[in-house]
Amino acid sequence: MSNRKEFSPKEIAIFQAVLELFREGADISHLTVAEITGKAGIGKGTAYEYFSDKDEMIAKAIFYHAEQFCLSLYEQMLGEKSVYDRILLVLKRIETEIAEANCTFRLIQASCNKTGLGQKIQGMEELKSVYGLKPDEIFDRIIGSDFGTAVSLSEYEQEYLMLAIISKLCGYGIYLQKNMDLQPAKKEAMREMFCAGICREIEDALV
Amino acid sequence: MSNRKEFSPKEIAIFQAVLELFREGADISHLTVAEITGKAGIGKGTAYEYFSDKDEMIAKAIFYHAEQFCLSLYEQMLGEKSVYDRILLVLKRIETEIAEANCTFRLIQASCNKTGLGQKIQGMEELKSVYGLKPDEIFDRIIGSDFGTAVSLSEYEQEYLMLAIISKLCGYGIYLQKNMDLQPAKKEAMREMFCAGICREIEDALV
Amino acid sequence: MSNRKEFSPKEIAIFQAVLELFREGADISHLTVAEITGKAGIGKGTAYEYFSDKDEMIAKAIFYHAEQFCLSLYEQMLGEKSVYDRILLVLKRIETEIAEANCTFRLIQASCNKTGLGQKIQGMEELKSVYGLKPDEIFDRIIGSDFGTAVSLSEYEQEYLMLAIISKLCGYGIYLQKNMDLQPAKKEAMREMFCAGICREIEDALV
Amino acid sequence: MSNRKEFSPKEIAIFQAVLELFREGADISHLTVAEITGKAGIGKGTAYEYFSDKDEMIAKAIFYHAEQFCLSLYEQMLGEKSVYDRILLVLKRIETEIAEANCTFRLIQASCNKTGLGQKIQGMEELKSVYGLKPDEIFDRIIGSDFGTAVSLSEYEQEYLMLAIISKLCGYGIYLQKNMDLQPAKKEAMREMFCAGICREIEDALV
DNA sequence: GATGAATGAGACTTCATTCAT
DNA sequence: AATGAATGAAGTCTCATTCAT
Repeated sequence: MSNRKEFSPKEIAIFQAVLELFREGADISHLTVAEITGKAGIGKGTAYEYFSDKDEMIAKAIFYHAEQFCLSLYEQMLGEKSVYDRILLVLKRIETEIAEANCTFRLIQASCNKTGLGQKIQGMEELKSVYGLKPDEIFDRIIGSDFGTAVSLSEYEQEYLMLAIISKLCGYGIYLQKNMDLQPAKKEAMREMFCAGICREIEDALV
Repeated sequence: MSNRKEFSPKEIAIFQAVLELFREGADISHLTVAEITGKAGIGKGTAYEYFSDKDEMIAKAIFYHAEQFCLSLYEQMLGEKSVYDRILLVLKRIETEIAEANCTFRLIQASCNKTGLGQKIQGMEELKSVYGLKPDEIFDRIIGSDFGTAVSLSEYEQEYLMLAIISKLCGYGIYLQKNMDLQPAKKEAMREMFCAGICREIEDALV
Repeated sequence: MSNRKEFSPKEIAIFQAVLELFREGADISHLTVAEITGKAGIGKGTAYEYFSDKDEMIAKAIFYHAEQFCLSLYEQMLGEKSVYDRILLVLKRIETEIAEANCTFRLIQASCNKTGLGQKIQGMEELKSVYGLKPDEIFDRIIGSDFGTAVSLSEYEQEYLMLAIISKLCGYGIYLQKNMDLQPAKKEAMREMFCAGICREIEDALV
Repeated sequence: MSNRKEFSPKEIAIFQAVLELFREGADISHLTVAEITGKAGIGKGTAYEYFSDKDEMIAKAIFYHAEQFCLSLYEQMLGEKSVYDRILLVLKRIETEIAEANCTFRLIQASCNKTGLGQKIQGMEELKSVYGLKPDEIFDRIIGSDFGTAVSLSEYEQEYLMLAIISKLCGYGIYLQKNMDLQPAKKEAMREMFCAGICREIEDALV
């Protein structure tokens, strides 16, 4: 984490502008440079001093946000003891994340394309390591630290478990996405069922 | 299913052109009318005789393909007796689907946007019913017919079960998407783990 | 009038369609062939059997209407004795004309352009003679028959008188055009002032 | 007149390009953005930095020219003492105006349409006031200042007088328009007859 | 003779990117 | 270093006209 890249104020202004536009409901493939720099309060030309491309602005903004999200999630998680509570926390954070900028979801979306942006994101492996921690390492640390080494899972089994957990997390995310105006009671019920489901997933794997 | 909408040859040419472009890796928000009509072998203006705008071309093409996918999946499924084999079939079909146009995934993506296209798709409820069967009805028929009425699940439990299954299916899809050049052996192992996982999901729900 | 061109039913259908569209408020430079033939109830291709051009359809339609207008005005005028009453009649007919299709005004407008349509109209001198009577001959016959030969006006004076009268008629037309929702009382007052003005014009010329 | 809107060089380049195209005989509803910006010597996109759409370019160009025309006419008029001489001046200016871009006439034409452009012009009341003087105020100042208050005309009579004068001015304009290659002698004769006619109009009203 | 499906030239407009200041 | 005016390629959509049926 020591080799973490520091961003200049202008870069961060761009990142926050992109996020703010997401929060306002902008669609990722319709963001314009003018909107971004306008919101960031800097000149259009200036942005090109720091980024080679519009796609780079967006891609880095998404990563920046994802990193912030993960780091703060990790810290928060230290307060939770049981796996159940940790997962519940993750689900709650997903809720606010979805309700706000929904950046993670956009990241998944965008990274599945062969668009300029998609390629940019996929080609950002360097970036990930620049962050000091790859997202899945963070994830591993959070969820996996309890059992990762405790039980001997084959490589395949480990990979499957990770996928199964991520699937459920994403499933909950998509569900929220599609049901923005969910009643609190129902949301809570669903959250608990998903949480229990993920725990069962882990238990099944460890037996 | 008798009131199924018939499409004219030009419409189908457009649908297939869109699909073909997807297969070639085009991104949904970067398709151009010129590309589509060029690939379809018709004039640009002709497309506008059949569709009101570009978004409609793409949205209907995706639905058309999804319908074809579901119908053929349903037919194929009749040959499989056990739930396990049915799910295995679905997973295999997802594999070819992903390897080809990956239309279903794009549908999910696009429908989560606030883009013109996203709204177009979301406003297509009528279309779904025109197809005789809504996608989730098809799904229900395939997976759910065995237990849907047999055991009494609460509304929430039913909904969760559906989401859990879809999550795993999507999870497998995304995994494939991200690992296009997977070795057959590993793919098969993963497929079986996902299949077992889904079955366990069902069993857990029914206990 | 014996060499008057007869139009086929299809041609007349086109003429009436154009007029109907004008009545509905269509703008001359935004009429489409599809609209015209649709309203006329004939095929798009059929129209091109009778007219070489869209512009020809519109130009001939306007002339056709103008001719009808003038002929019927001429007939109606036979019932009026005094010059004053005749001019009053013309003004009243202008009122309904403006309220309806406003064809004459469009004719003036269009013929002042160098558009395809404008040139078409300007190049239609042959057409005018086909009609048996040029518009200004009709006009002459209506207004001028009383004094045209009675008093000796120089060529210039005759031309000026004609222009002065037409100017006032057009002036009244434009006034109505710009004040579509005029109160009847005011309209009547204006009509009478214009009528008196035109009569004074004639008197002045004859003194 | 001190709060007069200043236009940037690019805006003026557009205005002059539109005018130049009019001079070359272009039709108002067939001007293209490419033509305008080409003639103006600027990029197509640049025009959209200053105007929201094509109609605005044309509408403002016409107003700009009309304003220039009126202001310079007003100044010139200060040198003429009698009403007769003033009107003669107006007629002469109309001659050059017609011979050149014929902008005023196009303004009248365009503003009578229900086209986008027509509505744009009709919705430009604010613009007119920005100019410091509305066209009819200028007109009033020029022609009317002599008698406007001197004699008591009813509202209707005032309105009619204004219309009668404008009709004759327009009548002269249309006459010139239709007879572009008039011999100087005849033009002069006509001009004087029109001038006398307008003066008579005024005298008649004041009796 | 009648038709209307098919066409493609061409219109408007957007917006990522550059570069002179 | 910062800017934003200028640009033009590229995209969507319209519509007059043709031609096979």
